[in-house]
This record gives sequence, C-alpha cells and structure tokens, in this order.
Amino acid sequence: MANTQQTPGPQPAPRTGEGGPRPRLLLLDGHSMAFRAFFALPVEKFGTSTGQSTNAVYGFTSMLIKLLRDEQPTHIAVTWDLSGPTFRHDEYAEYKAGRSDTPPELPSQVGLIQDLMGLMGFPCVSVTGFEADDVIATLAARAGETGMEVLIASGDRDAFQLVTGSCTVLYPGKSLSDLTRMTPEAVEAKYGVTPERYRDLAALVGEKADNLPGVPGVGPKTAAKWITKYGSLDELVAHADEAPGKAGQSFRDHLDDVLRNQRLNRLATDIETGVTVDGLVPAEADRPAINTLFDSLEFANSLRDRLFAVLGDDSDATADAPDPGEGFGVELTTPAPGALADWLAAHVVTGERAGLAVECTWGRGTGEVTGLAIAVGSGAAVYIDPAALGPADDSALAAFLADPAAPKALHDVKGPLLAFPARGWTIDGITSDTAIAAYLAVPGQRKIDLVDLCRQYLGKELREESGGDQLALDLDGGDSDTAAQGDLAVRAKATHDLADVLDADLDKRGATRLMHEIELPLARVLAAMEANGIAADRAYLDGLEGEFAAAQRQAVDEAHRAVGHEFNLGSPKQLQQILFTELDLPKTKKIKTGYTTDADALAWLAQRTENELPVILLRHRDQTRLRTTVEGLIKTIADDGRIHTTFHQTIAATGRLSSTDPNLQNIPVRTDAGRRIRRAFMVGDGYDVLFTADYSQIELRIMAHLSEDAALIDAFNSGYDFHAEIAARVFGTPAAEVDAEERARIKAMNYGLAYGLSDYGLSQQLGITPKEARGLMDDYFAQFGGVRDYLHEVVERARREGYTETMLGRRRYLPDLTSDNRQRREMAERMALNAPIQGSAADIIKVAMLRVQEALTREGLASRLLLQVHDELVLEVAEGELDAVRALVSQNMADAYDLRVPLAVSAGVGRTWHDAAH
DNA sequence: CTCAAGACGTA
DNA sequence: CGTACGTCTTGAGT
Repeated sequence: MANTQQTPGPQPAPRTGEGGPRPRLLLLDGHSMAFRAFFALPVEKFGTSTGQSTNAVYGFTSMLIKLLRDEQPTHIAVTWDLSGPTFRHDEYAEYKAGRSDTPPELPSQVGLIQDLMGLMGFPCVSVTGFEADDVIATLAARAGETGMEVLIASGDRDAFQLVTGSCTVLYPGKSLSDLTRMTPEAVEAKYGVTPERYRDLAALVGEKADNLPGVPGVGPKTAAKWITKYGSLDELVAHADEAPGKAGQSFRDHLDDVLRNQRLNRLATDIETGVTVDGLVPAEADRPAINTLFDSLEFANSLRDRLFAVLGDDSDATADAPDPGEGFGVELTTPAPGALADWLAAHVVTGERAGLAVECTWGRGTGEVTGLAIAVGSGAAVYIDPAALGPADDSALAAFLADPAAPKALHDVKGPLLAFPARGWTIDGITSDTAIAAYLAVPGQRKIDLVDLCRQYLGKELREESGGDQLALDLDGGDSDTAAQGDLAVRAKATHDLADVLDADLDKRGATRLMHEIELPLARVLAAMEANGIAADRAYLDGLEGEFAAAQRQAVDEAHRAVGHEFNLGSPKQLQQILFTELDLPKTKKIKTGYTTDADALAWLAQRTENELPVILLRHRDQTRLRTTVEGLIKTIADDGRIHTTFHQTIAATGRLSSTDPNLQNIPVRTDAGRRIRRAFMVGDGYDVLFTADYSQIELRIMAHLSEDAALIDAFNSGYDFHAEIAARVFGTPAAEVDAEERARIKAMNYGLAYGLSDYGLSQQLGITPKEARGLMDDYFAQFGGVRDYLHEVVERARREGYTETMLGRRRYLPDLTSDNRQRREMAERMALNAPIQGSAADIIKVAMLRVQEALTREGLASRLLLQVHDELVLEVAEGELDAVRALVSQNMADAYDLRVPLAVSAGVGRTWHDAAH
C-alpha cells in the first residue's frame, strides 16, 4: 500500500568510526525547510543569468552545511510530502485549503533541492497518503526505540509534539541558519506545556497554515493555563462547563473544532515507511554531479567548498589543512642507481585495478620526456630523471611500462603515448585514465585537469609547490628541482587515488565497458593518428594565400570606395555604423550590440537594396576567411612536411572528438574556393594515395533505428534516394515525381529533426511562413509518427532520469530539463533530442576506428589512419594495399554496429583530400 | 595579456 | 526560435 521511495545508494559508509559516539539521526522536513529557505533570502537577489531562481536552494544548502557541521549526524533522512491527498483530507476535506499560493519561483527549486539531496547520498523517504511530518514521527519513534539520538529539522510546529529527552526539534527562526533547539525544556518555556501536551495546546489555538481554526479568543496563554489546570485537553473537555468567562463560552461553542484539530494534529508514528532507521546511512556523495549542479546554478566556489568540507574527505586527510604531499601521504624515495628494478618488484601489483599511477612531464616542442614519477596506493613514490637514467634502470623502467600485467593509471594517456616512443619506451597495461574517466562520468564539464578532479572527487587541494613553470629561473639552486619532483610524485599519487574513486564511479554509471572497450584503446589510435599527421603542400598553400590575400585587398579597396572613406571591414561594430547609420540601410536582426552583419543579413541587404556594399562585404568575408585558414595551416606544417593536429577525446559533451592546432575537422568543403584548400592535403612520401570513407546520413539512420519507425526504416531499406523517398510519402506522390524544391524541404526537415527544429526555424531556413512550416511538419509526422513519438520519449525519459544515453550507454546529464526558465529548459530539450543521435554516431565511428586499426595491424598493412571528421575517416594507403584497405575500411565501418537499417559507407580515392572526395 | 562577442568553417 | 565543436578578429578591460 505504501508507496515508498528511497534513493539508491551504494555501500553504506558511516561517516564516524565504529564504536564512536551514540548514533544520531537527522530528519529533515524537505518542503518545510525549502519553504523557510525561500522566505529567508530575497528571491530577486539569488538567480542565474538565465533566470532560474536559486534563493531557496542556496539557503537550504547553507542551512544544511551548518547542520551537518554542528550536529555530525551518523544517519540522515530527508522526507518529502507527496502531491496527493492524505488521511487528514479524508477526515477533513478543508485540510490545508485556502493556503496562500506557493510562490512561482519555488517549485523548480524544490526539485533542485531534491536532486541535490540525492547527489549528497541522503536517503529520501516519502509515503503515499501521509505527510512528511508523519514519516518523521514514525522514524523518530523507531529511532528512539533503538536508543538513537534524534534531531528533527522542520519549520512545522506540529513536530514539537515529538520532542523528548533524546529527540530535539531544530526550528528555524528569522534566519534559516540559526535553528532554535527545541528540547522539552525549551518547549515548556515557550508554550507553558510539555511536549506531550503541545498537541492539546495547538488544538485549542488552531493552526492557520493547515486551515484548522482554533477557539476564537483563546490564545496560547489561555490554552496553556487551562491545560495546566486540568492536566490535559481530554480532562479539560470533561470539565468544559467549568471554563470561565467569554473564552470559556467560546470554547464550548467550538468544541467540535477543537476535537477535530486534536485528531488531525496527531502525527502518525506507526506508518509503513519501507525503510529501517539503521539503513538511513548517507551514501557516497556524487561530488562531480554536485559540482555540475552548482555550476548550473552559478553558485560561488565558497559554498561548494564549505559543503565538501563537511562531507569530509574520502580518505583520512583533513579538509581544512591542505598540505600538498602530506594530504596525499606521499613518501618520495630515490632509488640508488641500478635499484629501480628492485623498487618496482616491491611495489608493482598485478590484478584488474591499477595499483599505481604514472605521471610524467615532457618538453612542449621536443616531446622529450623530462620527468617521470610512479606512486602506489600506500603513498610510496619514486621520481625518475630520464636524463640521468642508467642502462639497467632504463631497461627496468621500460619493461615495467611495457608490461601488460602491471596495471597502471594515468591522467591523459595520449601524452605519454606520444612522448614515450622517442625514448624507446612503449606502454601497456593501462587500466585507467582519470581524464577520460572524469569525462565519461560527467561529459560537458570543461576542465578536467588533476587539480580540478582532486577538488571534486577527493575534496583535496592539489597544489603545485614548484610553481609548475619549468622555464622559471632556478634561484634557489636545487630546491625548485626537488619541489618539481615532489609535485610530480604527488600528481602520480593523486592520479592513483582518483583512479580508485573514478573507476567505482564509472561502474556505478555503467560506463566501465565504454571505458575499457572504446575510449582507452581509442586513445592509442588517436595518438598514432596525431603522430602520423597528414602531408601538406606548402608551395601550393603559399600560392593560395597570395591569391586570397589579393582578392581580400581588392574587396577592401572597393568597399572603401563605395563608402567614401576608409574603415575596418573586420569590425562588426564599424560595419554597423556604416550600414545602418551612414547609409541608413534597412535594419537586420537585433543582437546584443545592435544589428547583425552576418552573412544571412548581408545577403538579405544585397537583395533588398541597390547598394553594392553588402556584396563586397560578403566577398571580403569569404576571402579573408580563406586567407586566414590557409595562413593558419601553413604555420602548423611541421618539419616533416606534415600537419599534426591534436584530437581531443574529452571535450565534446556528446562523445564526439574534437580537433585543434589546427582544427582539421572544419576545413572548407562547401564552396569551390574552399575545396581548393583541400587540395593542399595530399598523400605523403612512401605512400600511394589518400583514401576517404564516410557514413551516409548516419544520424538519420540512427534516428530510424532508435525510433523503430517502420516507414523511415522502409525508406532506407528501399535503397532509393532517401530524401526523395521521404518527400514522396509526405506529399503523397511517387518518388520519381518529387521535384527539387520538395526534396530540399524534406531534406532540411530530416536533418533539422535531430536538432529539435521548430516551425519558426524551419520557416527561416526554407524561406516560407512559420504556418507553412508547421503544416509541413504535420504532414511529415502524419507519415512518420514513430519519429515524433521517439523524440518525445527521449526528452521525457531524460527528464525523469536526468540524463540521456547513447547506444553504447554514454550518458549526458541535463539538469536544465526541469528548469522553470523556458529558454533554458527548451535548450536542454533540444540537447536531449540531439545527444543520443549525435552521440551514437560518435560511438559507432569510434568502434569502426578501433576495428579498422585492428584489421590494419592484423593484416600487416602499412596503410594508416590519418584523420577522423565525425562521420568520415581519412587514410593514407601504401603501394599495393588499396584494394585491401578499401575492403577492410568499408567492411568495418558498415559492420561497426548492427542497426535496423544498413549503415551505408561511401568511399573515394585520390592524390589529395579533395580528389578523394566522392 | 585575457576576455567576450561576433562571425563562420565543419559534421 | 536547430545540435556539436574551434578559430579568428575586434575592442575593452587587466
């Protein structure tokens, strides 16, 4: 009967030691305290940039921090009222009627507080048909029976009836954080009756908040006097005729109300809660998720620091004494020359989990390893100076690094994977990468360096003693060297500790397979791709640059002539001045700084006015962009004549890769001029040809697969022109009769769907009215209802669970789905729509890359992967291997995942990237 | 030197 | 008022 909810929590870990002080249970009345928090802080002074109010969350959190710090509870439960009626409504239909409306800024904050309580690991208890107070009363009674001390934090005076020698109510006063301790003595001092009689008093006086009128003319003073005189309300009722004066008559007139109040204000102490008090132990707090939540609420660091301080460390170090090294318990030793093998033999642990961690530094340009530290769980650590390594130690180290049976944790393995080969080292047995783990746990978090992770997951400050700057002048002789060695050792220890916590965290989130089967092996593939680089034709790029620069200069001259004076074409600000003030052209779309001068707007102006300037500006923008792109590329050509991008595996919230220095995932391809740049990427010496292969419409295919929409699946299986096929169904004509216009509209719609396209957005893109766009969407969904249902379901589920999931279980957390700020909520909804689709595509191509790499190795081919551009792979093919590569790549890409529709792959071959297009 | 805003390239 | 990225430039601030 009872619908009980309790937040799941792994391994109960009491925060005080065994045999410690008497167990102490803290019971929080969630709604009541949230309500108090709301009115304790001005709502207008607490809010995010996007309009989410946060005063109640902030107040509740600071109250909680104080409570946890001052009271040190061993057990905690947060109780929440459910929305439905309770047994009190059955008895008295007017119960709590006419309550002043909840402020509109509060409900969403209650949701956020509930989220936070879950993330803190606090058990939450609600029971259908009962109020939070009843749950508290029941739990307090149970706890009392087992000899626990009980603390009740509630803003509801009904709780005073529960006060005993071992049960104290903490009642908020003016400010939420100063809670009055309502002991039996305090209750008596304030109301003149004992806690057991408090109900009697309340019944006489009434409770306005619950719509329980009391006896008119009888206040707490009179009520207390009567109760004291007769000993209890029951006795008073028995002697009702004796009550003197006006108040006495009033009492007799309202006797029914009083008796009803007395029945209703009794808290139930025997309800089925579905929990035991022994089980009310806080689970491990989800620190990263709390950080993410606080980030989204734009809370200052000080609040989260205070919170994490009271949550305590996961280890035994104290939070308020951040002492680098000591906090991590590192003991750095320097083995004598030749003794490294012994140290390793004594400290390397085999098994599944990383018993130790490796951290290293390497020169920025050179890639030369400049320092390396190894730390084990106990804190024992060694620092190794690679420059001073004897042959025996070098081979001991190399053997250790290469040993697959020596499990290691690293933070960002790709660095060492790239740096080690120059030393002749290889690395194997990587069981954990803390950067990737943190990314999988909470993608979308920007910063995941060791310092941040320590703060989040360990509650510790990782401080850099040496200042971290290798180029700094070494003023104190050897001291800064020593400090740098210590730093590295501490970082290694931190990596080890983090790996422990994060591995468990990933397990909890179901991301362990993703880690070991996809991301960790992929890091190796990416390292190889970066090391390979792609050959660039410098002379050709130089020529292009000159050409684009000349065209740009000409556009500048023409623009100046057209306006009549010089100005900076690259400055949107000056452009606005000229277009909208000097020339008084029609206004474009409004932006923060005035009116936009973007390409759409300029094209619109060009068409709408006689003025030649917009066209010149458009040409200038094009040529400038082409020139800077080319210039940027030239600058990044390495000594080997190749461009080595950096692929980032832990940036994109959806699971995609990203590319920087330079970004090779946004090389122009849509215009003729842009495609000329692609000719500069060419096959390198010793290789025969470039090969590209890409997935056709992978995101649409994933949408067909996930939505299981039969019509969409049919359209793919028909093997005909997909967009035309869809258009034919929408417009009810044979596919062969679909005209270009219809096909284009449906194509835009097909792609827009996965982005959460609105009718307005579609109308903008197609140049039709929003109404027409709406009609088009309706026609579309009439045929493909499964897609609409799927998209709807994705968002609904994400709202319930707090995250979306890809086909391989990659999660994206979207707390804003429950925001009461519309803009913010709708943005989160579009992200929720897109994340499983874009993310599953990312999953699939990652699988394909691993299989392609594996097949190349297995077949002993010299051909190699160079680039990944989200749905495309670029390979460099060795002489005589083209057929094998073509077969192997196409096969592995197509088979990477078994969808309900074929995964179509198209491929091309050529001397340059441009020629290899298809 | 750092930062935000605007603009624009890719999937 | 369509998702995910990175880079360049300006212009204002440090």
